[in-house]
Amino acid sequence: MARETRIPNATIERIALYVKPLERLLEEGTEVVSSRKLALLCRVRSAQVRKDLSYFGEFGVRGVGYDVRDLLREIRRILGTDQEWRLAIVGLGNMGQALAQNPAFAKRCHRFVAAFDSDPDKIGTTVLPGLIIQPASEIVQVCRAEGVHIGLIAVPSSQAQGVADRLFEAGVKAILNFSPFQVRRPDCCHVENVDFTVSLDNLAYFLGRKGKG
Amino acid sequence: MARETRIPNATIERIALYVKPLERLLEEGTEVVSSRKLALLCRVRSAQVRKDLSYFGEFGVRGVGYDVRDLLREIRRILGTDQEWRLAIVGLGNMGQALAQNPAFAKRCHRFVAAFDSDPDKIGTTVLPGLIIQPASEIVQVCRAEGVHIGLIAVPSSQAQGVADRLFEAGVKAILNFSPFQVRRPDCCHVENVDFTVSLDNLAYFLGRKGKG
DNA sequence: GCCTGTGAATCCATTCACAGCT
DNA sequence: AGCTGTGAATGGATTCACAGGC
Repeated sequence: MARETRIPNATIERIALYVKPLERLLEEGTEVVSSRKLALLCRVRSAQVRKDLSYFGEFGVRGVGYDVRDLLREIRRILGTDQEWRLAIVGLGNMGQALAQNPAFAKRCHRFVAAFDSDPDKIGTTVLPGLIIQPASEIVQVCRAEGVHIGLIAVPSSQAQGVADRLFEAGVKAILNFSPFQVRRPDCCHVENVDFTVSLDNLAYFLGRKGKG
Repeated sequence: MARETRIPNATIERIALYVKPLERLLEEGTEVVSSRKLALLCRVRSAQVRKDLSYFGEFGVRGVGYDVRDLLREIRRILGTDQEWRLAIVGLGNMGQALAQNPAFAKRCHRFVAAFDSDPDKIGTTVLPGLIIQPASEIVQVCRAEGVHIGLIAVPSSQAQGVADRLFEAGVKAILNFSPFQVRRPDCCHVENVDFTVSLDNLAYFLGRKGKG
């Protein structure tokens, strides 16, 4: 398929969703899955699954379906979750601590190589085996030295932009921002925001409309 | 403006984003804001801000801009974040505990009226003043009695569908799902998924493409 | 001059529907 | 018969560009 075509953003998001059901199928010993079945598991349409995958190649067999193991491997390769990306986390309050310990990072090949906080009581303490909290003032120096790829921001929104700027300065090109603040970024960098209050507000909106016009 | 027009989903999400910058402006004592300035703060385009707001009415003054206080009130009314919605949370591990204590709910008028877990050690303990953990087996009965509007799911993905089904059975119409599992739902209900690993995978994808074709 | 509100134009994403393979 | 891969059609969302008002 024309590898030149621009790939819809929504396609990448969905492809990331396909992973977990596929892992499940693999565990259950299912070897082949149709777009129809995968779509069912992911709550999307089967044509969507086929179109999404077709952007990256022809992974299926006509008349048969997709090999679960192969498809998983392909998707991981496409997403780049099969290679080691180096992470730094800034802010180790409740949220930051919980994040660092989340198994999602290890399940991919991602690895925390630095942790920062500005609270003197926290500096020097251990978050994970081998991961010691360093002063936020050293973000630029340490991240540059460690070759950090992805920065996680888990600080109050008032500090988010400052932290982001220092990460960019250190050459970090990707940021996962858990603070509810829209950070400015250089064109070459990518920021993903994670803010559950937006979803919450959507629910409230939905409830408010129900039964009305 | 034609209140009949279907409102884009993306518009609701953005309108929820406008709130925080507006609150900030209000605190700073700014009384009027232009679509250009608000767009800048929210990292969107000014035409987008105007179009989004125009779906709900004419809130601005030509040649001047929008009154910050009025606009905030209007947006809160649109989203329904100015009324009390009753919440129940299921699953009080790290994530659930942190969630229940998150100030975002109180800042809106939302109120936790029930909490559930299946761990006997947790049942009977207090999450928030007046909020005591009850056994998960009582979800249907308690949620019905309490008139719960929104259910928060913070259990392992293997239990997510079961919990969701019991919430729906109790008449809960909206679910905020923090487990990485796509739950099935009745047509009349709404589910919002919060899964940061999708954002994380997007970043990995972006990093993998950089510098390539 | 500056700013909103909005139809029209454009851009992007999803879905259809079927040719092609097993 | 069953399923993929995909061009064409449809449906949605964003952006343009300007009329209308301060």
